[in-house]
Amino acid sequence: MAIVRNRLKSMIARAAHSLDGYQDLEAELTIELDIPKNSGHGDYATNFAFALAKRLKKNPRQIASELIANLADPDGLLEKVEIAGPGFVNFFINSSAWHEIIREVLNDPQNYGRLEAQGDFPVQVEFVSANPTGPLHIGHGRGAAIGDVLANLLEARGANVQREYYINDAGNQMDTLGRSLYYRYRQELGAGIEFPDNHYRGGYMRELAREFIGQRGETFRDTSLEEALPVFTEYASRRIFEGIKEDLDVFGVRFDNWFSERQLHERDLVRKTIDYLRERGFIYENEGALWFKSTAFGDEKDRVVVRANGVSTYFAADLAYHRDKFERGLKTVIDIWGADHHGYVDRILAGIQAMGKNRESVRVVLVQLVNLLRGGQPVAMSTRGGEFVTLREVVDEVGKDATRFIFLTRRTDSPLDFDLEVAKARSNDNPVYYVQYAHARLCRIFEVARERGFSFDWRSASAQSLHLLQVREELQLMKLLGEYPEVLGECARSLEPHYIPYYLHQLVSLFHGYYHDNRILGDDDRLTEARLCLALAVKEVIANALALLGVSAPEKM
RNA sequence: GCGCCCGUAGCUCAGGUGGAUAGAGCGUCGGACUUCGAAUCCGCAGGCCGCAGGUUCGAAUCCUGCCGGGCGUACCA
Repeated sequence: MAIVRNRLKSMIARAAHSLDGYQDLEAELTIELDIPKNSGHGDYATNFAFALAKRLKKNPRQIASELIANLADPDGLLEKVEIAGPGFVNFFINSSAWHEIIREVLNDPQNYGRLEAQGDFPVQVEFVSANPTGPLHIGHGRGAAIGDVLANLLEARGANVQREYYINDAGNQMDTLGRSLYYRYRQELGAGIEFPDNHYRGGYMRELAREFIGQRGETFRDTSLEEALPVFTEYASRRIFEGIKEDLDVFGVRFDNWFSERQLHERDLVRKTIDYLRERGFIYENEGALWFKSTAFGDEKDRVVVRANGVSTYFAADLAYHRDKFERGLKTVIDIWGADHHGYVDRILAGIQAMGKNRESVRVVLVQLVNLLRGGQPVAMSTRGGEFVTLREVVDEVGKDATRFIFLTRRTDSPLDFDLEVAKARSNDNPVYYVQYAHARLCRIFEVARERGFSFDWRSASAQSLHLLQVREELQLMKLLGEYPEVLGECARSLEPHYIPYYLHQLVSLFHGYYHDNRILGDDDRLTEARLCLALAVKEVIANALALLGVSAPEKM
């Protein structure tokens, strides 16, 4: 990619090669190019001389000056190079170099910043995976947004991504769910019975009971719990799961695969996985239970996989599940979990290592919890407790775009206060509208240009007029457009999407200021052409980034 | 008790492997529309980066110890 930053980086690398002793260090040192806050320090700066100085036992300034002396710049990329402070090297780029970024963007706008698909490199992102015992809440929504965007991002960076939802449709919680519906059903039919503790008492269970009566009538009025339970369990889990799918759909989240925990048991994979681990020497018996020796891989204690009563644990199923993922040929598995599961990370990593996989083949992203507020007051959140705000209600009230954008503007491991009144009432000042407004504004410019009969084709226009872009904000915009691939790369490396919203804000802010001070459609046709090229590139990158975030890019608003 | 995460402007949050004068939004206050969209722009104010040590040319960032908050510490899922 002919991006200024990369060209500069390889220039420095070549220069470094002729330094004494660099050959031994090349593998362990990477050249970092920083964009200085102070423009007096150049377009790019590097602290590379410091890193070398430590290893070569020489003065950083000395190394910096040798580095500069070795720089070869046949294309005239650099206008000026300086040594500053104790050994920074500051690079000033020739303004003509920025123009090629526009062509780079416009040549293939949808794919700008993306990488070619890397052939056979299947990666799975598993996310949400909420139990089908109640509607999705706001915390699931955060995980959904992050998982969805990480999947988009990895795909954009060349991975072959599969999105999967793991359905915990087994275990005694399913019985609890069925009983909850059964009791609500009886109550709705007038039976004066108590609703037991530790069951799902949310309003949705009452609705489900009424719906069930509408479908099946009073058939089960006098049926015993034991006899009726399978019907009620099946009905409740199916209907709740359908609701979850619908809520995700409304939130713009799609999955390639829905993986049922129950099928693990039906295919006998849980038992087979335990046998497999036993053959490898990681299973032992103690006090009537079967244990997995997770301490062999750094977990703080061993974990039970089959209880003394003969029933396997949730963890055992999860081991089987992860084994199955690799059986399916996945190279890397990314699990997105709520931060309240962090105690679980070590044991699952121990599990996959016991299966002969390396630790890096599973990456766990912990998403911190969401504190839902309304006007500064906490809103209670508990599935069994009953009253809580669902994801669907939040999306209906705040809007999909704003909800996603708020989730995606924080680091995943940072707790998030989500205030409904703030997200909604100040909607005009919401950062997502700031970005969308810029996009709509840009669309309008092209509409006006058409109305005025101004014909514009970026390919011919760019060749003859881009050199006219010399205003400071224009140079800054082009430079920032050039950073976009870097931003995507950082997101994909760190599995942190929040750099994208921050980048968008920066880009859009620069554009709004530029727009305010300069006319894009002016008297000089050549200059107008040039500015339209720039405007088009900005618009395309905004749309490109919003698409990755799953946020719409409206033409009008 | 032990383990993990977090303490940055009044509020909500950014600050890749240590880098130059710590940033943004909101909020406060004051300015800018006969022009391509004012859902915008410009400016002012706001900080012992939880506290105390340490490592070094250099620390919000790394190490140690405190203080304060969240979560986890099941033969639950």
